[in-house]
Amino acid sequence: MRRSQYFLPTLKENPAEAQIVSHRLMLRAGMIRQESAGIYSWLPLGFRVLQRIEQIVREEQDASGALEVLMPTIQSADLWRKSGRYDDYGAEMLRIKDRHEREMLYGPTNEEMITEMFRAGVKSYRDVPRMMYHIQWKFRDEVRPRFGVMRGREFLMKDNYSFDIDFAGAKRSYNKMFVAYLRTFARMGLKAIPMEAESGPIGGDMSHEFQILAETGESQIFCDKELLDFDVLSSGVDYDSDLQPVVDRWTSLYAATDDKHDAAKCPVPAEQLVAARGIEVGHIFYFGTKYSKPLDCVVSGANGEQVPVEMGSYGIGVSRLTGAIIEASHDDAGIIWPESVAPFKVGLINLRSGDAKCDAACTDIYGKLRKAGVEVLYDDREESAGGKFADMDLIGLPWQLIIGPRGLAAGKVELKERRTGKRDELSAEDALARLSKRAA
RNA sequence: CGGGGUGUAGCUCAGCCUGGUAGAGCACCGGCUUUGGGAGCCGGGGGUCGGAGGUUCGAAUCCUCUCGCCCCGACCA
Repeated sequence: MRRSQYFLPTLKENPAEAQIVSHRLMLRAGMIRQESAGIYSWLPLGFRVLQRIEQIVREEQDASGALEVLMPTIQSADLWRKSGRYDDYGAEMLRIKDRHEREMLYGPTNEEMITEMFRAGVKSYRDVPRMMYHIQWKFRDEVRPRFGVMRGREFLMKDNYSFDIDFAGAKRSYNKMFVAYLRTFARMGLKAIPMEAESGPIGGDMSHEFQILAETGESQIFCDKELLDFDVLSSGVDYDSDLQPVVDRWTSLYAATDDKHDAAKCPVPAEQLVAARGIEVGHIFYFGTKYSKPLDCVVSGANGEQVPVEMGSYGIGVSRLTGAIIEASHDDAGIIWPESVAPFKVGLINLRSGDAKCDAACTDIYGKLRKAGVEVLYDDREESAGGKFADMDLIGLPWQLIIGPRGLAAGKVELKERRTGKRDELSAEDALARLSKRAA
């Protein structure tokens, strides 16, 4: 993509309304535009990142055996009356009426709908286990939206729902999501720590929230230092195998948010304890028959008896992750995208657009990079060098390929790694080879 | 939902207290000179001062109502 043909309205100054770093950087980098409180448009650069994140989430859900569906954003009030949540949910639910005065709502979540969907399509214990998920926009009319896409009213969420015949099955489904979540966040370059969360009347250890570490996180968290060294990506996962040992390993070590943490009772010695800030990016629940009973979602058991299915739900804040990744990965100059979610892999900077040699060299390598399947944003504008550098640092592409008259005279281009700031002068061919080699 | 703040050009903000018909920097357009970390000079375009009422000869400025947005707290992917 040529920058001169792109829509990338970057800002030099910080917008007044943005207080936290990810919000400021998303606005400055031309990723989003606020339309109302807690409601955003995604501009081309931001949308690319959102889609990258969504795709990683999707791939890991699919790998776990979950089936992707798509449910509507608008739901009928009747459905929610059956579960009793229409009255319980309160003002956070956006209620609307259609032209026939039928009561509708913009879905804040989909337990009711998917339970109905599942009920209508299955009859027997042979039809379970199943997991179905979708990635869809939700609306929760928060009293106080803030922090940009981290806490919006409209947000993109992956919500998965599991259906099992008994608790043992539900636990297996829960474990699959537990592991899938660890892998999902790790692929985005995030260190996610599962933490025991309030699980309501069910009790036990069947609700975990996944907190990623970021200095500017909303909640204070504490965990055993050893957790930070766990690597969930290096070994493949067989989702048909017993995942309990993996879950046990992660849950055996101490991890708690500040409302659960008690320094006096903490089992981890001070030198082994990490105190950090966290952002909740995922939450998994087991809730048994809470919805299957009122919605009559039953299957025939092996002996012909009617059994309400055991369910769980598993959410990932996809749009929130965009902000969360920035919170976890930025510096004073701007965003530092992990390569897995970067909107482009390479930013090609022509230091002197209009100069015949520079233009020719840039056009040449731009074409070759694209041919090699490397996603590149080519800044071909007639801007000052400083402006291009600053803009490229701001939008945070992992690699900057810098071509100017000084280097070209020596037959060299410059390759800069955004994360480290490390620069290498090398030939255009070598730069091309290095960037192509890393392409996925 | 309690508490606080704010709304003037695309962005950051001044002007308001003490009413006299709207400004700066950046951005944008044209020209010339520049060009390795947000260039310089010259010229130019752009604002119903959030909205509605009111007071006044006259309102961005004073009064009333209203809407939007932001921050702190209690809740959430």
